[in-house]
Amino acid sequence: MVFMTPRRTDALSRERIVEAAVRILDEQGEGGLTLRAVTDRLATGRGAIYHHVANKDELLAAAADDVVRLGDAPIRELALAVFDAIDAHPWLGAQLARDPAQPAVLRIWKGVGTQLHRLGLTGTALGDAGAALVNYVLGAAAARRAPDEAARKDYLEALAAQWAGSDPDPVVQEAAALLSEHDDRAQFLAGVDIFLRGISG
Amino acid sequence: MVFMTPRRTDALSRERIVEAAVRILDEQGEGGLTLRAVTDRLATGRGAIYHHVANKDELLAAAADDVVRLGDAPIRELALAVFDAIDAHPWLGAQLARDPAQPAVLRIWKGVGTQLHRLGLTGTALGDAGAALVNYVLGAAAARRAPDEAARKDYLEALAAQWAGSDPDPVVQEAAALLSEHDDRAQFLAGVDIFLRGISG
DNA sequence: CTGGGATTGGACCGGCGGTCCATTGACTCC
DNA sequence: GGAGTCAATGGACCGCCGGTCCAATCCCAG
Repeated sequence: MVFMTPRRTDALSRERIVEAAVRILDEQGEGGLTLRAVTDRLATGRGAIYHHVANKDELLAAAADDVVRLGDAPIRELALAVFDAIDAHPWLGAQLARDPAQPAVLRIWKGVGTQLHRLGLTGTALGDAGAALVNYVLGAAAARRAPDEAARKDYLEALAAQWAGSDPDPVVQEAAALLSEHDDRAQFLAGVDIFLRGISG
Repeated sequence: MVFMTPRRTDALSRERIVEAAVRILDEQGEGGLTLRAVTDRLATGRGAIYHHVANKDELLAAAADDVVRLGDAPIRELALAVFDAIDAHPWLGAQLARDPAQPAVLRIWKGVGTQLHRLGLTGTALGDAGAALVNYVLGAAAARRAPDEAARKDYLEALAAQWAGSDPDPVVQEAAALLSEHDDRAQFLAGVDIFLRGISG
């Protein structure tokens, strides 16, 4: 090479790379995150990235970890915090479901376990209840990944139609109709309450 | 081309393509399923595939649908059927979590809704309870995607260590220790029972 | 027998994640 | 202050992927 670009003054760092990744994910969704997009945004080459991040999977995990912020609020608030994080970053649901061993999921586990322990659970009961709640939250997270509002509505309508078509019972019909107009957040919280009743009963 | 291979006697069909995809997934996991692998196994070219299947996503959804078989057993057995299907086809968990609108998930929804309705639930209560259970089952499904036994053990040990390290309380320590030695299937069923208690209570 | 529509399959394309390595600039040591 | 060292840089390159295209071929209706 005849002429090399002089070393940048704004040094690359894992932090800046993760920050750029989060911005790209927020703006363009999961599909928009390519290492080329990241390096373009940081105005650098691809090789440089790999001195700070092992690979794309690790970058995704780091982005999710960067975005999941949990205090030590009680269990319902904890669950809602996860829900709201996914609401703010739609790509997060898919990412949390992708790998159960990533740091962000580990932090959710720890928070849930701690809160359940404060509720008096121990031993196997604590393990079972923790797994149930974490799995519920992550399942709900994954389900919320609807790309856009129209697609989500299509999905719910298809579901309602199939369900309704299978049983002429007016009660089933009513339930199917309700599907299209429910509030995700309220329904999520209702699920948490079902769970809480289940462990206290 | 001077000489074209004569038309195959064993005609290509969507069924045969899906069957090949399931076999490849079972043998080599998610990463092993490429359209090239499918066409190689079927001894055909790639273009032919697209006369029967729209794209890879649809093929994956069809494979999942092919493998999820649910009778109309009561709710606990229904949940266990999903669990066992994932046990038999480890790639299934990830696939079910990938797209909430795919046929396989629709069928799970329908089964859960039907059974809950038989338990006497209607209206919003039915919707909330159904969503809670389906989300739990799919969350548990996604979490079971551990590639091999060793990796899964590493994960559980890391989780136990983090959790234990955060609180010297002997009860927490005990719960952390339990993590490494629990039975997935029993724990899954315990989670179902928690939700069922919460629903009926 | 023949024409035309459906099927086949291989060449091709753009883009991806990841690797490699010559070049560079910033520190260290004297 | 000068020289040597070494991590950081970034662009060329690789193999592979999903998907498209279309000439060649077969099957069937008339």
